[in-house]
Amino acid sequence: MQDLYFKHPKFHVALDCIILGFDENELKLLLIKRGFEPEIGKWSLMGGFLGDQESLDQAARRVLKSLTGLTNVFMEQTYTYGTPERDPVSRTLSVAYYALIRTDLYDQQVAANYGAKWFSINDIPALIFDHNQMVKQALEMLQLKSKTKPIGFELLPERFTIPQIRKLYEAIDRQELDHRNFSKKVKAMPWLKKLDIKDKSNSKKGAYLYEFDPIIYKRQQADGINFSI
Amino acid sequence: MQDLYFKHPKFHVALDCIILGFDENELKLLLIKRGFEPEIGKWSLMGGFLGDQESLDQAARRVLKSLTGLTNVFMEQTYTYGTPERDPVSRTLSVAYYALIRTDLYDQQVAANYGAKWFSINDIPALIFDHNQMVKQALEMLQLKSKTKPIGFELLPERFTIPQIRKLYEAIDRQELDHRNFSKKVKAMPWLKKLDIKDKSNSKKGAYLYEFDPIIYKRQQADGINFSI
DNA sequence: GCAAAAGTGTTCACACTACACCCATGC
DNA sequence: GCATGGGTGTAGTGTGAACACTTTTGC
Repeated sequence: MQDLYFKHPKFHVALDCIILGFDENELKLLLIKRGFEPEIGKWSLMGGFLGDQESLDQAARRVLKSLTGLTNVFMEQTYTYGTPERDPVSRTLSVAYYALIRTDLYDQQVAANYGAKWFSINDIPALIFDHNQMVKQALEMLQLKSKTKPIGFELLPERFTIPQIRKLYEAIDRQELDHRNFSKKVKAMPWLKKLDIKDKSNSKKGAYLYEFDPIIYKRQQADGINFSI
Repeated sequence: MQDLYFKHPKFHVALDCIILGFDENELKLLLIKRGFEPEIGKWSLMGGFLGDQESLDQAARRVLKSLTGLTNVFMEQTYTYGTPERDPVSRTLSVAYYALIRTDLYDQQVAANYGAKWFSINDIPALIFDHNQMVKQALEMLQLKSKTKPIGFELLPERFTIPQIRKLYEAIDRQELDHRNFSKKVKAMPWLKKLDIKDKSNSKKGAYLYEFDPIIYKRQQADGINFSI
């Protein structure tokens, strides 16, 4: 009966990571200069091949770690790409994952070795294969998901100000938000803990710092109160 | 440089279809009795292996057609499953797709040959491998997507009544809806064309039949008016 | 004292909710 | 004539949108 399996073709399987960060009030994408043929020298997502003993999630995390040094990062599968002609060398499926990281934490040294560079998502160069489409779909997924889950905070430092959150959501949604209404909405969230410290890096007056409290968030969620922005 | 590819392992790739229909005011799932080892005789999603020259979408449509005879069906990829141990015979990745079909149109003869049977989604048996999880994720995706895109109509016949649409959304969301408020919402949609015919199969008075007009829907969409329910 | 960003308050309109009643028809 | 499902109307309410002013502080 195993014939039923072994008469079927096998395929290479790759993982590609859409690595997103938030800096200078912009969403940024981490790209590398591809180091091997085909398309050597072109910009590309960080990717890697699936190994024999790995799950897809494990492989994606391995790929992310190899470029950024980061573990324990928010990461989610988006979509699997598999048209026969997408990789000209050998037929390869690619499972795309997006990762949300804090730009201040990643390993700049390793990234430099890969020729990695941050690009504003408003200014993404032509990428190899179908990588541009992968980025597009990942950004759409982020837009959707960020409205109902507090994943945006994965892109901010531990402590952040309300204007910072607003700039982040403005970057994700590509639209300006009224700062008074936004502030009201955010302050109504019981899982945001206001600190007594101000951050003066962006203004003379200074803005209060906040922390996301996952404990309270989980408790509220259990009570059926959901995140919504 | 092709070494970089060929030193990496290859994998079997399968497609599994979550085939959903709407009948007797319930969401239904089409399952087959698995005809080969392992787990022969157990209930299973309809699946198949990816062929050498096919895209994932093409393969999924081939699998769907082989069971139901249907083409031109709404179908979307949901998620790719790839833990090493998910298929005990040979490591196999599976790309899941869900399909929304009209239960009156599918080929009952072919389906019968596969030992296929419709199950209420409230009463799904234990399935092989990780198929129960696939169904769960597909239903969550349907719930999300049906709120912002008019994909629900894919499950209804060409002509349908407003009470029918309501029953459908009640089945998708697993909650009752106020029929007066629902009716108002639906009637505000310019892409629903009211016919002068009544359907009396469910009541003595009869309910007016409606049709979904894709032309008007596309035009409205272009104007930035989106589906929302 | 002024520019620049942060913080707070009010009004208004619309959309969603929760309801109750009449209508048509087969039996 | 009555039970059953289909259709419509209305009042209240709460959320989101639009908008203006004061505060703090570095220069």
